[in-house]
Amino acid sequence: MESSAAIDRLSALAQPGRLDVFRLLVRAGPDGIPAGEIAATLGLAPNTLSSQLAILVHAGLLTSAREGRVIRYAARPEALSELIVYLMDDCCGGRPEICRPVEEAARAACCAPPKSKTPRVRA
Amino acid sequence: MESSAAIDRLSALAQPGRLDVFRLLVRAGPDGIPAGEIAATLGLAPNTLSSQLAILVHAGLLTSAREGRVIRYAARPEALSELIVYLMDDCCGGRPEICRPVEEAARAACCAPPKSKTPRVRA
DNA sequence: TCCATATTTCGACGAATGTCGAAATATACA
DNA sequence: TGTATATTTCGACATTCGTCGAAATATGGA
Repeated sequence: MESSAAIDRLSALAQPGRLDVFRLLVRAGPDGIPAGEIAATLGLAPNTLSSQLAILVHAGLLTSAREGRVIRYAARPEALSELIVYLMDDCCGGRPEICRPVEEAARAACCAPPKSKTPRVRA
Repeated sequence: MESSAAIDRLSALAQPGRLDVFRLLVRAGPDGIPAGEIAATLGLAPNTLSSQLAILVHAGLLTSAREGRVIRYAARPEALSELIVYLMDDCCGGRPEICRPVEEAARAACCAPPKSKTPRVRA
């Protein structure tokens, strides 16, 4: 991954609205959510959300797919993998104990049972 | 981890100079590097670097320790762990195969042998 | 074709951000 | 105490960023 791509990804996430959108879509899974529903859920104006979605897509964090009148957006988990690899590049040089916590965190977060109160969206 | 803390961390990293600083310190390991040496290595003005370092420390990404006239900065790996957990919160809800790649990436990056040409800094 | 719905694009405005020169602070040492 | 080195703080400047209203585009259906 290139430096400028990493910057694009980080700054895309470094904004409250976009971070909320991304996390919502991470929880929603591969099916994603239509733009309008995202806007309603997060209380964002449709045009504002549209710019934010464009930024997230351009950064490679989301995918979009048209379904009739609706456009569904979904998170792209590999975008996070790539970012982590970039940030931890050459991190421990023979001293794995230094960055082991990061690996542990990824494993723990990945397979933790859902904490949300509402049941998962049906496919 | 709180939303505002995540934003602070992401926007701290979402700037070329600061991202370079953080990655340099990740590679340097727990001993860290003095501010002046960071500035020289990355070709940044001392006062500019100083503001950037302050932002990274305030975001919890770096620690600083004075040693005589010098101040050594070091990366804080747990900052990344916490960020990953926050981003992947409730990510796979029963479908671990979805975010497994992220876990794999963390493991691969963590214990990969150093790729840099120059040998690791001696302790 | 005409209309309603979903989403995006455009243009402008205020707020936040990064960089720089100059000055201030902190430490070491003679 | 005085001086040199390391780092930070201050103030100003141009640039970038997020949001909003209004208008445009795309799709589906009558």
